[in-house]
Amino acid sequence: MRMSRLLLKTLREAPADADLPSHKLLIRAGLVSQLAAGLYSFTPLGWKVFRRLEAIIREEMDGAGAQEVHLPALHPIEVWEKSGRAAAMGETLFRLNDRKEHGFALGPTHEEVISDLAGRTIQSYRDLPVTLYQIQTKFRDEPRPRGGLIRLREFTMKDAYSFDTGWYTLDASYDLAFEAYVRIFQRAGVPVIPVAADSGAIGGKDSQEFIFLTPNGEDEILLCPSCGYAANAEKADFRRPPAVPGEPAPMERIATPGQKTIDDLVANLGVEARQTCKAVFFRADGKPVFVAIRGDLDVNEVKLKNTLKAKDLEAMDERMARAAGLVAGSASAVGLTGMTIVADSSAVEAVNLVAGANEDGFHYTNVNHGRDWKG
RNA sequence: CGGGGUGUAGCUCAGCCUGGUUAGAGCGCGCGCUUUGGGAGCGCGAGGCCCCCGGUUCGAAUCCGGGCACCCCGACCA
Repeated sequence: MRMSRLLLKTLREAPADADLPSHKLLIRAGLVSQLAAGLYSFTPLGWKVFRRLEAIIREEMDGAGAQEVHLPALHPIEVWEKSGRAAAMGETLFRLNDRKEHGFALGPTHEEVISDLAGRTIQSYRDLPVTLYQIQTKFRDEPRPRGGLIRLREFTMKDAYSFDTGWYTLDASYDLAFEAYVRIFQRAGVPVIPVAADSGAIGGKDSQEFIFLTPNGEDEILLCPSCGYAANAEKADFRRPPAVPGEPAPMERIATPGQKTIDDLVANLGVEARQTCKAVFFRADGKPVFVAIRGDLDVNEVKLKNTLKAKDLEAMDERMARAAGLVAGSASAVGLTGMTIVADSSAVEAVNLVAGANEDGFHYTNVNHGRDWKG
């Protein structure tokens, strides 16, 4: 192709809509063009780049013994209802009806469909193991598309699915895939760090993510330079900073007018944040949950969700909190009934914490887990 | 869904507060000339439902109300 014939329009200035460096460059280089939120067209040059990336992925997947398939993007809604993920996906699932008013969905991922295919074609253990993959368009009605190509409503995903005879062979398939991914990123020139991750809605034993470090990312990871431990913050277990040591003292009720946050308590009572007990309220599958954690730490919602084995977890709204008798700003597990109480190990191990008295303007000092509250 | 911001030429923006003749600039685009050993210069030109609907007014890009779209933060992100 002659450059003179190439349809390519570069821009000196990035559109005001572009914020991230990657987004600005993609647009200015003329590789992509936005149609609507989360929907992008690829120009001839952009598409060339896209296809070269696909080629790398195909070569490495094929090299690892995986077989490519092509699956429908349009799914009868039944397969999603049968798996229970129609409800789980909620509004993220793009739904539509055909002319006979039959329900369909645009596939956000393809576990349901590949399971159908595998169930029909794999008839004996002699057919195993087999790894299938696809590079196809997926659709998700994202709550907030953003960052250029970072989070889209229509996007291309490479998805691979292995079918094995047991845990041992599954691990072998997993390792093959892992190595293929490492090579793909190497060849693409993208420096990534594999980290342990939460397996999310798919479930399962192990999960890893390949993280590309950037100031504009969506996740946080923890790395240990000496032992090599690497994990997504959603997954990572870590040692809490030490608590202030001491012997349990008698609990006392004190007036703390207008003091509603950990910072307020620190400023007015002369204690450290790690000597307070933070109260956070959630709604897990519709039921109220109270979480107690040391004041200098924050609740990790993914871990909480996994601990509760909850399908759905969200912050409790004010109305529900009031109805449950919680006093925002002065809440604690002391004397609290009527809901699940979850205690982070930090709050269990710490001694003589400052916690809410469940009455506006009052707190308790010297609160101790086990003696004064449970959870 | 909550908070914030923006919507005027293909792109970046000015004009709007203090309503009033043909709505502007730079870049890009077209044509012509010139130049041609360095992302060129000069001239001419095309291009705008001023996001949409309604209201106020003799008169609205400009004021008021409603809506839509897009971006950012959060929620969420299977």
